[in-house]
Amino acid sequence: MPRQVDHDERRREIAEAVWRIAAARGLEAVRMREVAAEAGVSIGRVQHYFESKDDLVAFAATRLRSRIEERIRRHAEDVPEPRSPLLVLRALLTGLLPLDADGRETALVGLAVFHRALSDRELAKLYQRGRARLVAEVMSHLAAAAAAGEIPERIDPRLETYALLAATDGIATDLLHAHYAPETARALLDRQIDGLRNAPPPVRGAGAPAPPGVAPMAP
Amino acid sequence: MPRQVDHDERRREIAEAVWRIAAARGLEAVRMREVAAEAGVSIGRVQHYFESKDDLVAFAATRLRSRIEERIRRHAEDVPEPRSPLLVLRALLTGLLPLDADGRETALVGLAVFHRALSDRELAKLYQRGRARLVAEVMSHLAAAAAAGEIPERIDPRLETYALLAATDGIATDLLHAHYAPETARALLDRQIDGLRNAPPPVRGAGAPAPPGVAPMAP
DNA sequence: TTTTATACAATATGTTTGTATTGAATCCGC
DNA sequence: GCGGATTCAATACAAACATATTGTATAAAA
Repeated sequence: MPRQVDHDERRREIAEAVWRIAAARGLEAVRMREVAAEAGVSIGRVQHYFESKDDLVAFAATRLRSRIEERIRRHAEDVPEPRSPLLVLRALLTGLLPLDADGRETALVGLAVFHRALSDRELAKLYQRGRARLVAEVMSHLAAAAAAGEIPERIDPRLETYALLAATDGIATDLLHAHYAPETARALLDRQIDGLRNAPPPVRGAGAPAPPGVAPMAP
Repeated sequence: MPRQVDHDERRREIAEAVWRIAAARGLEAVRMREVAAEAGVSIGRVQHYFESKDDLVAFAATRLRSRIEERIRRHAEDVPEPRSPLLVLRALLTGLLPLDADGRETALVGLAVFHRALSDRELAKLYQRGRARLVAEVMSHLAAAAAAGEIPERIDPRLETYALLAATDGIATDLLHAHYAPETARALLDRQIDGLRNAPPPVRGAGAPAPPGVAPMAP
């Protein structure tokens, strides 16, 4: 057997460098040379652990979901007792906002991946899957909140989930550009969640499932 | 005098090609050669009308604002009488959504420009200016709606503006990825606007002006 | 000890890129 | 019809890039 090296660990180290570059200057700025330099290794090493640049970027992108879900979990756990479904939901959504350095990096890489997914079918599939899980989780919290009487029972869970996620996404976007302060972001999120108490009943046809996909960018 | 050629018109033609490529495959896919091919002209011509690629991309990006504002104007004019401030506001926000081919192209280029602005100071300034105008316009409609009694008078106009724009942005983003149907998007927007009727009073400190910019990506 | 697969580093290769250069065609005032 | 500026096509070129190739060190296995 060869020299004892933790293969996965090495790959993760290099992927970290990709993250740092992607967060700082976008996925397009990811160069093999720079990744090597950022990771403090030779370009030969990077090549050894990744067949191609695409392979490297794909691996780094794959880690996005686990990173996001870890952030969500961490935030949810920090909710003090008694934990109402709505409070947990708020923590979850807050976890998606770039309010700290790690969150900012995650959001920046997320944006880059999202953007690239518009013209990369493989990445798009990955992205859709992550999004579906997020939608499902938010919806379940919403249902729990409705059951607990925190919000009206006769809401449209899917529509409200979309509304919450859209708002969170928009706020995150604004934070990346520093359009306003973190406190404003929190206030906006609270305002949105508060709006659930006056949520209207389901609208026929509005909460319909995803349509037969409009082709995003050209292939 | 030289050959009679409408200089600006030529530049605009070439910029159109940039738009088409950027919408289809992102700003990063914009190559001098491809722009020339897409516009059906020689590389030499592209070079003649634009000093550099940066110059070309910057010019194309500059047209974003006018294009967005034109869309907004068009949508606002289509509102049937009697035009209440809230109806006009809804039309304005709807105009920002990628609900038709032109809107989709605008949104895609907008996203590309926005993304690049995160690491391009010049572009960032341009983007900020456009955003400021948008915020001002939405806020004025909100004030008008409050004055007309369509929504509570004691709302926080700036915060509500941010909420509306964030929601619109998030919905637009979801539409680009075809996460749901256009009707759902409209329902979401209506839901958001409806929420204004139950808007809370201003929160101390929340609607504060933009902070001393957190540095976006590294320079 | 010899073998063999791994783990790299160093360098070569060929493509893609923006841009510089060169020169020809066009049109206007004269 | 001549001169000179404008327009723009063709091509050349250097830099940047991903990747292929080659060589060497290491350490477990035989």
